[in-house]
Amino acid sequence: MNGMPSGRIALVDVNNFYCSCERVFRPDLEGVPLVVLSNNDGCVVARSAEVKALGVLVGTPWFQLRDLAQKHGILAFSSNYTLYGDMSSRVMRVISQFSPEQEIYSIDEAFLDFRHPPHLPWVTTGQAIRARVRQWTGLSVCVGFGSTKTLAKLANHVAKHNPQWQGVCDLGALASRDLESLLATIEVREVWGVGRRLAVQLSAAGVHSVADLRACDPRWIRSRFSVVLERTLRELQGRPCLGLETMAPTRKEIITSRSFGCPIYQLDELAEAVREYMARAACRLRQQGSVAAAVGVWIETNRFREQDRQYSPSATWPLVVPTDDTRLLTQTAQAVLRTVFRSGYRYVKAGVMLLDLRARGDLQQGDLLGVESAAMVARRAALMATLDRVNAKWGSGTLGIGSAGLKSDRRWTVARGKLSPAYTTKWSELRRVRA
DNA sequence: TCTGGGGTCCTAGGACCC
DNA sequence: TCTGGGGTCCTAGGACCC
Repeated sequence: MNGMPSGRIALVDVNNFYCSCERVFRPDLEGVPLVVLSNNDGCVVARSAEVKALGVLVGTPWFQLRDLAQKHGILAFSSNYTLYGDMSSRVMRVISQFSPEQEIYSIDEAFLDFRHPPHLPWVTTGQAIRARVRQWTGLSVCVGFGSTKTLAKLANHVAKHNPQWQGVCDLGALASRDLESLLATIEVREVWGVGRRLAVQLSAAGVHSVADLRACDPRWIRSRFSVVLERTLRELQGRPCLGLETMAPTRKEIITSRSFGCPIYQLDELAEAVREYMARAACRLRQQGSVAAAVGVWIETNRFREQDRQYSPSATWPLVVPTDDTRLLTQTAQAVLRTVFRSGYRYVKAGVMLLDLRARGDLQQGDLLGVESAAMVARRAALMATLDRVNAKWGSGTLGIGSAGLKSDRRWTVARGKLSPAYTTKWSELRRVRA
């Protein structure tokens, strides 16, 4: 053993999550090369193993893959976030049965904390997690064990890329010599927290493998790079620096942005998009019980079109009284939009930001000034609650502010031409087993 | 023709204050 | 001619994550 403590952190991660979700309900697609595309069917955001083997990178524009797709029969799906979100919560529920201490880290990953050693080897626990998730959701996961989150991530990487581990790796079970030689085979870029830029800089300093990094002096890393990388290094060395965050954190900012289905030239259409995005952002703001003290808006032209005049302004305005009222937030956003809009440009994207968020109950300056009576506050809250209930039940956008989306044909909304059914969340779209 | 969306944290530098 | 020192707050930008 290499001196790691006997407790473990596990990182459970679904293999090819989006593609696998599509396959669960389309078993005929097993073995067929698949990709899932971003909004507007723009870029590849997920690839099946077959497509990874063809060397297709995440972020590749779909239109650049047409020939390759034709040649290899690659099938593309639009992002079906309703389906992925529902499958995600199923997976999270299943794995939470193995440890009460769970941090849901992303849509397809969670850390589990195992404080006490099990009576079985950790890999046995890992195999049990794999088997149950597979049986109950149809998805396959890999499990990595380590004494820190960074090591658990690394163990998961090892399990994922080396079939001999059968989907589960416990770095803590390795003799230190074996661990050392394993880490020497992994590029430093694979470490959680080492991105492309840092990898280049580390490489220039002679640090190429994970073993190289692990052998560095934390003080040198701190002075040469940053305290962030120092923490990563210490975690690699088995000293925990990152705690498990079992509660979903309240967001410090909320952003909603979308590329348009087609270019927009007019202010009123941009305003329509901004209203719709703000409706979504404000709903998420209320969900986490916050109010915003500032509103930001930006619009963008297509930076890839060199023949176009480029203009991508943004602006942020403070609010005198922080609020979660869609009406006030929307009014502000529209006013901000008017200050940055210039005609004569080909806009392809817009976004809104809610900034300087704080808890709804906190004492606010406006309260001191007595701007709103208690009755007004209550009425406002009731109205917003109704808005959220209606939109939750009948679909977001059912009830909106002012003329949100009613004026035009909304031709700018995202294109999702390759969308699969909402298999798990809509009665009318359930998979039919027999005709 | 067609190129995603949503976050976090840290650092450096300027403004400002005493 | 010579032009301090230290602290805080804010913002922009860079890096990272999925």
